[in-house]
Amino acid sequence: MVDKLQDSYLAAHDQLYRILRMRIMYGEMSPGQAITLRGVAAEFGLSVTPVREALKRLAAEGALSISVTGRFQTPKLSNDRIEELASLRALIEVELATRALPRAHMALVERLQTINNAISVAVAKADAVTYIRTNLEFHRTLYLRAQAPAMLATVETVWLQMGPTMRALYGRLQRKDPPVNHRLILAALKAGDEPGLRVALRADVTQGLRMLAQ
Amino acid sequence: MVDKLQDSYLAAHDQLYRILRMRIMYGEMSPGQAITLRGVAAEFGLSVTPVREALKRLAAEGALSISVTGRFQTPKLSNDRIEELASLRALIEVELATRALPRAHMALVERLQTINNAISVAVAKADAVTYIRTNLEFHRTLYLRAQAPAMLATVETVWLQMGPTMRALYGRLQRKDPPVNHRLILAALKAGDEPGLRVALRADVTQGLRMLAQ
DNA sequence: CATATGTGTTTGTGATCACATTTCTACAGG
DNA sequence: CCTGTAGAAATGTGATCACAAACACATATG
Repeated sequence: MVDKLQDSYLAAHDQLYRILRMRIMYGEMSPGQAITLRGVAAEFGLSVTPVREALKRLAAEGALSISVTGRFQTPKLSNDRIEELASLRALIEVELATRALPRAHMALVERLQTINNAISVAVAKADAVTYIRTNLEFHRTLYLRAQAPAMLATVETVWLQMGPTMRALYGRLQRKDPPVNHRLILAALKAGDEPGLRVALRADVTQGLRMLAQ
Repeated sequence: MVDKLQDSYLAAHDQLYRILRMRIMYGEMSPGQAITLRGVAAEFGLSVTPVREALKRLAAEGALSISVTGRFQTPKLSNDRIEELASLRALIEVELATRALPRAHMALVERLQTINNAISVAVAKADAVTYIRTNLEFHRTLYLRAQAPAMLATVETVWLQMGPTMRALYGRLQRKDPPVNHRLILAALKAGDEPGLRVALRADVTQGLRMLAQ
């Protein structure tokens, strides 16, 4: 037990929430993994009170599921649920990208290209966690330009719910190529091509989920 | 202090969450209204522990906002935020209605008509809370047919965030007529007219928010 | 009249405890 | 080898307490 929390101005439960949220969203946990109050409390040197708050908050956002007896675990998503979440991503992210397009200047495109290179590196190294994290960073960087915090927050909770499943998925499909759709997105942004942007984004969000329905 | 909670199989914090959630979603609280742990605890005859859980859960869903010093209050939405949430409603609810359309048989349409009559009664009586509740019941009844629980849950959190503002809005616009768009929705459902359904639904969700931008 | 100042009260936070229930683990019987 | 069962361990829940920070309001000061 090491104190992994800084004694900053943030409350302990809040720091803990952020740490666990990243673990889940970026695929550092597998689906169905159990989490206990006293286990987390021991790991971070806390009592159960702030841990309970952090876990309940994550559960409220769908990042954790609670069994009928109150136990916490990362969600195991059904195929139907995955299809639904992918549709939600497509709906909201297409809208976010559309709103970002008029404000997407060259500096933004360059930053996206830099992130995209990092994604390629992660793919080459078969580093699932880094891949998921940088991929989401690509999307978030674009959507921040949309100036639509509520939409961004909503889509982030969708990412959160898919985190553990994304990890499991990545291991199954073993992708070798850097994301082709990201290049299409960048091209559409440069050209100011809204229809092209929407198509490319929808494809990027939906791909990878097909091999699941098998 | 009366014990408003049944000693059922549900945990106290869970019952409390549901009660407060309904209060907020159905416009029984005004925007900016303060809520305290000990206040709610006293009202329901509980200690602060389960109250904290319920309030934090509501805050995680956007039903309450937390000040920098940790105080709870119902959210006061900016015009930009309202526009965003209305767009989210339109995006997701159009999709839900589209998915429900193939499964919408006569029995469902009749139930929707019954609910619609209740809405008219609430409008005639100028009963804001009943109007909001039955109006959302109309939408929820339709969307349940879509068999898309994740999408429904997402749009319900949007409703939740708009609850207090809806109440304030209703008082400002003083509507006299029963919802015309609901009739268009019902007609499109009967005719199996998907484009018409999408247009009517988008109009229903977006109307009322226009008088806000003034 | 406006603006600090001070003080008592209120508020959220985290730790600790008791309790009921669930889950795990041997061990027995078939 | 499988199954059921008794005891032990682990788990979430809610109450209570101490504490520091924030707040409200009356009073003093310019």
